[in-house]
Amino acid sequence: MKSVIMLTNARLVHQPHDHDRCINAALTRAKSLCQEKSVKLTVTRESVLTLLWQSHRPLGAYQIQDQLSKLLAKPIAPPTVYRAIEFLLGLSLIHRLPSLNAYIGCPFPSSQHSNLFMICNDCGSVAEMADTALNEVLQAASNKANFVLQSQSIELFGQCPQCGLGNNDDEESSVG
Amino acid sequence: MKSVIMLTNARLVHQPHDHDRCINAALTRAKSLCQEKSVKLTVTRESVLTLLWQSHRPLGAYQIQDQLSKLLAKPIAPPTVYRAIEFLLGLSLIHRLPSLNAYIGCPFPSSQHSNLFMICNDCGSVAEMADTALNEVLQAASNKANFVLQSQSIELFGQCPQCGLGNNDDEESSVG
DNA sequence: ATACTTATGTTATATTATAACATAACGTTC
DNA sequence: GAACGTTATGTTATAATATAACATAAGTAT
Repeated sequence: MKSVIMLTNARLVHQPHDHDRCINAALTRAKSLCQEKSVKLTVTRESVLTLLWQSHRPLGAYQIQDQLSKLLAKPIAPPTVYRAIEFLLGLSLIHRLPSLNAYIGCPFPSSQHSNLFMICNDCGSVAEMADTALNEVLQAASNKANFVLQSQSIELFGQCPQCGLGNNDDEESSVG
Repeated sequence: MKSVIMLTNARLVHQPHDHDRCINAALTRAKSLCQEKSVKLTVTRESVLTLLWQSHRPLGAYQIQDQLSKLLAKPIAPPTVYRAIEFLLGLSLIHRLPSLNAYIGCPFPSSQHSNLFMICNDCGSVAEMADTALNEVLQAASNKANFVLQSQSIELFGQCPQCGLGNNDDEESSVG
């Protein structure tokens, strides 16, 4: 029996918490990573990262555009947004959720991990989880098919614990 | 130890085979499913399904539009394509690959299964696999997070066996 | 035939993403 | 500190994906 390591922000995402700590921690990580890699976390890039950490819900590129324009108090065009996204994706500071065409801050960018996301169909919150057992199963499946696994996208859809409480019908459960 | 059932078309996809049999089998399944459900597999819908089975590579909506226009010898507008896609998705006769914005025929629509796709970064071929071990791991991960799992999208990217042969650099390996 | 339902045609437009080129900001070298 | 190279951003236009809204046609039942 191999040891199973499961790394997740699920509990944090799915219940009320001091969210400023999430944002600050993310920014601190980003700054040190950029220093380490000798790349620049410019105002634009840092702003986008901050926006993506304002909640545990993903944002689309044009939502980012709106909010960034307000934050920087000047009009921002799509390419600027996509460039910042590209930069942050490259450092694994954020992730893209393909089925939502949306982006979200990554809670543990420094760890090599498979990206499993649990997306709440009710409130839209997204938790991330890294699970060695999952990796092993995916590797085994790939091996069986003689497929050389290089990367992956794993999205789970359902109901988060907060929205499941007492079977309530509240579609607006606030998270993050 | 639970029994592991793995259902896949990986071998078929990744090597030369009599592809007409794939297409015919898919059409036969589709027809009987539609009869069973008392819905109509119209010419448009059947044509889209056939196109999606012409190869084991996914097609985008506008690729379908092009090919459908030629096949039916009349101009086809996007809504027609998307309606057919919606219909076929509803019956699980095809799948959407979110990271590619593309669609592909499903090799085993009658079985309840999780959709794991192995997408070749070199030749673009896509194999599907249903794996009970994977389902169990995903269910366990969801349980741990108190997440009620409802559906999922699992995409693996890498190199298919055909493209891996002898480390060749052939990006155009023909499949299907 | 009539009304009812389902499918498709048609036009317009929303949403997501990128190409191409211009300008600005920054750092290095002489 | 001026000239240069590099990186980041601004700007304009457009590509690619998807849907809304309404009109017409085709099939079905009474």
